Amino acid sequence: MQSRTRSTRAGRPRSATADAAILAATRAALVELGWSRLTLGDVATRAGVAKTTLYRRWAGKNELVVDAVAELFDELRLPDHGSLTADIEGVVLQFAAILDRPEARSGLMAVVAESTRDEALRERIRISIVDRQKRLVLEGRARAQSRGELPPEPAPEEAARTADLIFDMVAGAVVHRTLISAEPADEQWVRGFTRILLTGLAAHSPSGGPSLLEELGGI
Amino acid sequence: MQSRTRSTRAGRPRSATADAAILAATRAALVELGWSRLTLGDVATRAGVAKTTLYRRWAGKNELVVDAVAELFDELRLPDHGSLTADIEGVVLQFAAILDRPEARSGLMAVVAESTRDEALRERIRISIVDRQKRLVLEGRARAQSRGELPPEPAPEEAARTADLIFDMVAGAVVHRTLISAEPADEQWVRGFTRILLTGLAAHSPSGGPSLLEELGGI
DNA sequence: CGCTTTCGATACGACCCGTAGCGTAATGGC
DNA sequence: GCCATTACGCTACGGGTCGTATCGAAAGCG
Repeated sequence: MQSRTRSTRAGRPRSATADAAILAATRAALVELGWSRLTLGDVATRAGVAKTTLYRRWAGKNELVVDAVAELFDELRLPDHGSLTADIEGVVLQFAAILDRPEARSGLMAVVAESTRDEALRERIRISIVDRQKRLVLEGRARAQSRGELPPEPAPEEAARTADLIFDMVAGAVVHRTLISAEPADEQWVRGFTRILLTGLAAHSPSGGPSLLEELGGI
Repeated sequence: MQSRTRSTRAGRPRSATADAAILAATRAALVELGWSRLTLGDVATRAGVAKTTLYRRWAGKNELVVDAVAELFDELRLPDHGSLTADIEGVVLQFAAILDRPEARSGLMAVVAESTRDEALRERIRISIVDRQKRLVLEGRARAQSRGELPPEPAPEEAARTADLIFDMVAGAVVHRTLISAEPADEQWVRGFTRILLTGLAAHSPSGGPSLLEELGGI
């Protein structure tokens, strides 16, 4: 058995500062060079470590960049601004701020592209990046339900589906806006997005007039 | 002046079939190898063309893959199913079907990642891929307005902003669902998405009960 | 038949990859 | 303090891809 705690086995321990230096160097290289021109040899030089050290800890470029980018999402928090609308706007603006950084822009999409042909990499992305964001949706909904802003969950299975759906709508819209449309997700955009997400497209009338919502009741 | 039509200048014309063969070979290589392992030398061999020919027509891997992937979106059409709900569901399912193909999955995200550091590439993607999709939003809204399902446009500037917003919400949600969440955008998902997009999150009550929408009137 | 441009083929230096080997440094067990 | 064990820095290496240059042959135009 591995009764003796595995982390304290014999031998020289791995340098904790090296990990941080490598990940920081990876982000710096992403900013200057982008994904395709980034080389592991260059990252090792920037971090002040040998190339072999890098290969001992990460299987390759993909895994390294995932970990380097994942740290950017650590600061993501769900604020409590008193209303569902304000909470959504707050977290979306935080997410947009992260995606505004060049190391996130080029790194995130690149590893997602690679993950389409690599199941293990997809898992890694899901655990270290996606799931952290998804938890915010669950927290936000629970908070809104306790405020009475959202109806209580009908069935547990249906609730899970809806949470996934909302997550894809929120994160997808921000990612698409900033990376594909390549325009800023500023406050004006976020307000419009939150409005449509909450009240729907059919009800969207800036002058506040009555909508034609009733025609869409039964689908 | 270049009065004589530029396409018929003297000399041997470029093989039209070579273009098609190269783009098809690029898609085949994307399916088998993905983005990172795809090499231009391999594409040239598959297409039965010299490597130099490939470099004469495309500046590099990025531009080649953009053109190869763009052809996949040519089949995208806005169906007329009689209602806004059905039209959205139809076009979203088409979009999801394209993103289900492996050559689109790995190719599209990869060029988007590269485009974050290349303004010219971003323009190329916008013209040959994004704008074609965005036109469907404008068509769909105009059709829905003529049916009376959506209120008429308030101001031209506001209308353009809303169209861009809806586009990012629709395309972003599908892309995020299929590529990042890595789950299929099937009919059930599309129905739920369209429902929330049209009627809003606050009104989303499967049993049809009244929503708490009125609390969200003024933001 | 000339002129022009493209095509196929080959060759080339440059760069990066991922790994192996080796001597050294740092820790835990005894 | 000594030893086994593991991590580290450094160097070197074969293999692969890149992007370009060069050259003769091929295909249209007038």
